[in-house]
Amino acid sequence: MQPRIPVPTIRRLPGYLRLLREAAASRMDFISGTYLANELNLEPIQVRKDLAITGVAGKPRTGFAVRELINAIESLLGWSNTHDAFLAGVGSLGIALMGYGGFREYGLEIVAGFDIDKNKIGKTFHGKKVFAMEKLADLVQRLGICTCILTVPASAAQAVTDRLIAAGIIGIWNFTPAKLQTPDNVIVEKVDLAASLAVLSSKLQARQAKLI
Amino acid sequence: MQPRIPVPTIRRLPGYLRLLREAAASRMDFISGTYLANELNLEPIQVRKDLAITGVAGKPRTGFAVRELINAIESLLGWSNTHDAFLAGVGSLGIALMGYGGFREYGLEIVAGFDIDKNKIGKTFHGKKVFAMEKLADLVQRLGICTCILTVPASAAQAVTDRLIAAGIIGIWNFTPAKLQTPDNVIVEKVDLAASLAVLSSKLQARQAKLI
DNA sequence: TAGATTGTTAATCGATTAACAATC
DNA sequence: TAGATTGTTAATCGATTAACAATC
Repeated sequence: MQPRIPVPTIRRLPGYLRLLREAAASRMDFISGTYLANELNLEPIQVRKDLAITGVAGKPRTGFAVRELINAIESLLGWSNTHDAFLAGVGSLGIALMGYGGFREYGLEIVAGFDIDKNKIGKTFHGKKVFAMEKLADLVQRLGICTCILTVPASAAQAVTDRLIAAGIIGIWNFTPAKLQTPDNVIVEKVDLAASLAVLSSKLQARQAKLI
Repeated sequence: MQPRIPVPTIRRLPGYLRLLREAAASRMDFISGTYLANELNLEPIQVRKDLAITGVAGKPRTGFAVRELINAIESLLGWSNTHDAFLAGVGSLGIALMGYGGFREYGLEIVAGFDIDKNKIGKTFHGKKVFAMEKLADLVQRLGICTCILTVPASAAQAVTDRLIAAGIIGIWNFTPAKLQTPDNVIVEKVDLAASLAVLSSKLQARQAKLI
């Protein structure tokens, strides 16, 4: 069992991974923590601490083996091979996410959408088909899916979540403003746009106040 | 000058605000920190500490005056009246955000989009017109806009950011994976989807590993 | 009055940062 | 060898949590 990894460290790993992949693409074999820190505006010591949790040992004066570090981070995050995911709620945000190919770099591939709207069911967006919510449990089973992106209206979020869990989904990426009630064995990660906007606007607000 | 507010506190304020607005809508005059804590799965002491920074005093046994607390949080966040914002990069995510009316509750209203694609310029999405990037500086001036949502491809993010800043934008809500280089007086808040997905997938990964 | 809730002060916890030895 | 970089141990910092008095 690994010593548990701090969430702030987990959140910085994709940044390192992006630079490491760029380095690999330009055939660099080694990369230093100092370089990573510069690129990401972090302290070198923080980068070293973060990388230490991967278990990869660096070479003094040389840095870290790029390929080895990529593998270690990918396996830590579970990004070594792509995982298929469903998406519930094919509204404008849902369609946008279905069209965003970039998640593949993060080990995620949206394979189908689900909705209750008869006008959407059967249609295809960005090459991905939309099914009725009733089909969910069966398809989760058949395709062995365990992750679902939630982009339904806030008012429907809890009800749909209950259905996802009943169907066997254990990982939910929640794009709604709703605080979901779920059992302990289900993992929910919320993309909290309101929180993010609050940070931006409060800083702008503080700045304006200072100028007056 | 206020004692500076911890970012984690700022991030929780919108959650309180949502519940307070619901309470106001159902004509409740007072609300207790205990209730807020229950609804949001937080510790009561944390809610009290957070609310303390608003400067609003609660009444023992009664709680906090709903209307007073709403006003205090809104003014802290700069959400008292809606601020107009531009959006740069009218791709699928950009269009989705232009169609999302929910930002109005967070004091943000997208008033126009900008793009370099001739096929998009002049068009209207969700009632919002798309302009050529060349028009940006002039419109920022004329409409007194200071915030821009950034939804361009990662490869264009830095170049577009430079243009935004040159045009007078001082607040950037960055939806791209790029780490932006900006002067100190510009405020950037990043919606880091990769970081969020890393947290979800690493937890799922750890869970699978434990089961084996 | 009794008791729920607020608010303050102190303790704890965890992440970041500093200092410095080890290494190639 | 000299010096850049890693890695470990300790110090600092800031947020969360605990304890408890104050209040209505």
